[in-house]
Amino acid sequence: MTEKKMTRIKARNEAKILEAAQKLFAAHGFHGTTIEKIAELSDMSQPNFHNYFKTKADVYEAVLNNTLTVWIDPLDALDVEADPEAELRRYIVQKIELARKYPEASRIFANEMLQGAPILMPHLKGHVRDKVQAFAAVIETWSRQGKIRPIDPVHLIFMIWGTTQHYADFLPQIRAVLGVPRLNKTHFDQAAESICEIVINGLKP
Amino acid sequence: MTEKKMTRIKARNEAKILEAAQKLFAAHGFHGTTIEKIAELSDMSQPNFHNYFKTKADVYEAVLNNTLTVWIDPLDALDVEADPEAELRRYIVQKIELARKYPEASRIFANEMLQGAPILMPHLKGHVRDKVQAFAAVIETWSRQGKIRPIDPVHLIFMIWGTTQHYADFLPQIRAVLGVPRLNKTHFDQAAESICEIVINGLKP
DNA sequence: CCTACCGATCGGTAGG
DNA sequence: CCTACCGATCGGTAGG
Repeated sequence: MTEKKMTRIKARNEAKILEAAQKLFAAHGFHGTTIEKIAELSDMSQPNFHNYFKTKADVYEAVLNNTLTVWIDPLDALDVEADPEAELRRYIVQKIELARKYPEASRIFANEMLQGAPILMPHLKGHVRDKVQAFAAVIETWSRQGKIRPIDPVHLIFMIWGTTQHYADFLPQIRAVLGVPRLNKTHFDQAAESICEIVINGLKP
Repeated sequence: MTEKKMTRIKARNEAKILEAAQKLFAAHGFHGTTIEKIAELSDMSQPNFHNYFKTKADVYEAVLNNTLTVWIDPLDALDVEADPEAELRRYIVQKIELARKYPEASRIFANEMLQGAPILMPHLKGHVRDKVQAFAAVIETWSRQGKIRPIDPVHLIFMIWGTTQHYADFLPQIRAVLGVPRLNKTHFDQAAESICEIVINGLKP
């Protein structure tokens, strides 16, 4: 009844919409998702949806921004002072954990890439590029110090990203090939272990 | 006028539709593509489209099948008698070449995966799974012979697929990070070289 | 005069 | 291969 209570309800409903929209956009893409479905999954009428987001594009952009905070931000730069093997292992394990815990975030990101990244392009040229360059600088330092063999650091990060995200984005294929109805933590741990082994061994001087 | 001429026109128009549809499905997905757009890009009226394909789902399925023939079939099994290093290099180079030459096929495949592979699932459980098991058998033989270090062969193939397809499916991100307007053959060759180096080195006993 | 929300329906466009 | 047109459903908004 009070202003505070209404604000609380508003915040709660907005969160429900974002969660529902993330699920639907991840599974069906932007065009395959209807406002009616988002509203339904958020336990509200479709007209009421428009009290929270004016258009479908608005909620998509909001979901995309949410996605970035769970998908890109947790990936700290490598610590140049630390042991390369341990650092790379930490990074790969972290990425596989993200693919396991937040496959929907990964798929929304993948969908946006397949569309040509119309919304995320500025972010890619800015924040993401900076992250890659920080990563590359550490790798190159390790190379100069003779701790790892010389390698193109940018392609190395593409390799780690491509391989780890594969377990979220291509899940149906992985399930079919492994012959399991769903992947459990053990499967992801085995994936991380296999990736770590090849990458870390492959980088040994 | 003759039956043969009509057949020729029909075949040519069908090919034009498939090419146009592949482009549009790759860029916008199934729901983001309209029959009107496909017809327009095929230089024909929208009603005429329906002389060649009854529904949008029909042409999508046809495109998907075309995609498989350029995307999966060229990947021969590894030759167990040959040198592991040379064989793996050949396989990786071949996959990167596919990503470079047929990025649209890769994106259509990726889109289908993101949707949960509703159409391709039987194919994944059959043909694709068989290919992976043939691949895995060769890898395991090499391991037993001490030619490469023991590794989970299925995760190795996911690694190669994930990494190489990344260059087609996440092209906007790769362009942004590299700071180039488009990727030329040299970029793809560098990618292949980096992947080969890490994988082949990572598998050395 | 504000909010949160409903049932009903708007103008346009989709696949067929 | 065209014009004309359908049942339905889309995103977004009206009044109460």
